[in-house]
Amino acid sequence: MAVSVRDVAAAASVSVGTVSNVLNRPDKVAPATVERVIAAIAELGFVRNDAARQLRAGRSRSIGLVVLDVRNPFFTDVARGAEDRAAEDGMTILLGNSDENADREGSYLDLFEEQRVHGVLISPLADDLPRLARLRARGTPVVLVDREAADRSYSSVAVDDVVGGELAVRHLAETGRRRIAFVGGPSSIRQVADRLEGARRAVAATPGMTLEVIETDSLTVLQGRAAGEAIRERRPAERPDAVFAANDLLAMGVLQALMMQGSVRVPDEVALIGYDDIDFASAAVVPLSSIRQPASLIGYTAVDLLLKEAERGEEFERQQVVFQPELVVRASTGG
Amino acid sequence: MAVSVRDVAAAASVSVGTVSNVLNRPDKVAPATVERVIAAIAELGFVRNDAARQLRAGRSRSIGLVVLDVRNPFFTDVARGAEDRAAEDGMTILLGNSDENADREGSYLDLFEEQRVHGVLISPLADDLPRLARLRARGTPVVLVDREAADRSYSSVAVDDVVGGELAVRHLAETGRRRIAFVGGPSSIRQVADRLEGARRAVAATPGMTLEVIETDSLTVLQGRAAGEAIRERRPAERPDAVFAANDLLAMGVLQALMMQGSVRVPDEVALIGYDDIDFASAAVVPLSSIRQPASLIGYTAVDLLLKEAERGEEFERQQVVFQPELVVRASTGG
DNA sequence: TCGGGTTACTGAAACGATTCATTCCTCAAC
DNA sequence: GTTGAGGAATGAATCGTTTCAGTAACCCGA
Repeated sequence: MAVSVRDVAAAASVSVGTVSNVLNRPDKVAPATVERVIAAIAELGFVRNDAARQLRAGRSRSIGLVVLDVRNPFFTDVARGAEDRAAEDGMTILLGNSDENADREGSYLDLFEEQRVHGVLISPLADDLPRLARLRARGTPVVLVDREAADRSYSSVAVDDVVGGELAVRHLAETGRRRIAFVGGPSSIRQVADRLEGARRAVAATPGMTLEVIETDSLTVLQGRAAGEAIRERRPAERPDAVFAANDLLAMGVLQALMMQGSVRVPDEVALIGYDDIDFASAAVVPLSSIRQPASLIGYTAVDLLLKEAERGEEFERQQVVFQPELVVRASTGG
Repeated sequence: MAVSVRDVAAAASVSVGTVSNVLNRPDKVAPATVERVIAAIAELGFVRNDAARQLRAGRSRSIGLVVLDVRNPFFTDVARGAEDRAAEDGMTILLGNSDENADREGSYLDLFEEQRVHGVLISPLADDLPRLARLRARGTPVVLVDREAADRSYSSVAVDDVVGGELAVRHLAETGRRRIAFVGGPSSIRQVADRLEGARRAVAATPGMTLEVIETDSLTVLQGRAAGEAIRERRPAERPDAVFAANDLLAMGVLQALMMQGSVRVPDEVALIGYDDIDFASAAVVPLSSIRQPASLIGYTAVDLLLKEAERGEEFERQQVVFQPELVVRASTGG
């Protein structure tokens, strides 16, 4: 049933070593022999068994990537960038979705460890991660994605979320808004905390500006809708005059809730700005202002660092790459 | 460096066979021994090497899934359903994105074949797929996703796209529209062809109704925008009075283009309906009418069939599951 | 005391590709 | 004719887990 190198070797009247050489170093084999082996492979329908290769090699040719939410286009863009870079070196991306859940995150890391992946890219939930340390101890490079490494012990590729938060709220200030609501959570997610911190700084820099925090359980459209409904239910005088949502998914939800029955006009009564600038943002009921991040470049760069670290090992100087976010103004803030 | 069962066995003063039994059939081992082995595992930080397991087992515990577009929320929902069902049996989903490109599709299938995956779930581009046949010949079950198997040789889980297309256009007819434009392509994608076929039937059933086809290169927001711009550029009298887009991504693009500079009002001048009912549809500039499909159920069911076929082998009667689509009316068709 | 059954554990063989020390040839140079 | 260099091919050993035939120890009833 299963065709192995041995069968191919027999069919081509060569040794298994030669078959392996044809597969991996064809230039070391005489052209006529290469041809004969290739013919045998085609005839028998031989396909390499990756498990056997990996076992011998000691590690796989896959890179594990754990994201917070696959349904967030930002992360699929990151994944795409990662895949592109990985493909350049004949590698594959294994995509895991933690759904902002520590257990799921953990089980993906366990899985990746059993698979002896070439390296791990992770957008981690929390800070302390013994599992990451264990991976590293095993010699598996770990690169943090969309998050700057707290200590310098990991390479990381991130966007400055504090600056992004500041950019968003300063823009709201410049367009005359003063009573800001920040919608986002849980604050244990670093991106959320940083964006809020940036918002706080911008608020502090603007006399008379106030900031209210509406905490959510996760960064989804549904949670955004709930937050938006809470705002809509308030008496007009008690509503904020601008909402800064921790990501575009939340912002879309907020927008849906505010617009429902046309009760609250955006941006007239409440301005709204999101974060990530996903494709759908510009197609929203009211096109959404947002903070743009170079998503696929983040993924690309992360794999790049990972492969360098994998190659050079311990001597590789870990790097913290930080990209700068960019304000995109659209109708939802009166652009 | 690498800790193996042999090291664990030595540390716990048992044989490798016993360690394996502790790992796989703990009830066959005396409790005291189990404890000793577990302690050794913890102390040494042993983690199973999946490649070795797979090699021995002959196949992996992963299921390959190839989708047309990861950025389409419909497919991420399918993937999520698949993942849930796979997890119930301790299996993993490997997600591949063909991007509607035959080469990419092929290289994922090759990859999955080298990995000796447990089975393959695929939303295929075209009809003839020698690679699928080869996988099947190897005994790897293949289940078609979001596509009914032409012959009965594959199991499949699909939604009746002809009915869906009919539903969409009949709804347009009932709301008084007559000059329909179908936006979608390439027609080599079965879903596109079927939805168009359904549209044709509804048109044929309605006196005085006409159908125009605006072919696109792919099913993306960008392509939709291009189609929408083409419509916007026409003299009002030559515009269709309704657009049926082959999926929501296209529809969002069309919508963006029509609304640009407020040139064409939706639904007053042109009604618009999409397909898939992705989360973002309800949050669009004008909330989008659409045809809903049970995405995550599709994924769940597909893995279910796949596992059954993997277990029972040849004697398993292949099944073609077909779900029925559902019309969701929103503002873009005057709902 | 002996056979028969059960339970607990052992350790060699197997999975399939890759590696590398070794052998075999051929040809050129002296 | 001998030597040496280098290209081509060989095949046993290896990676780490699981499986399974077999051993050992023990209990029970006759």
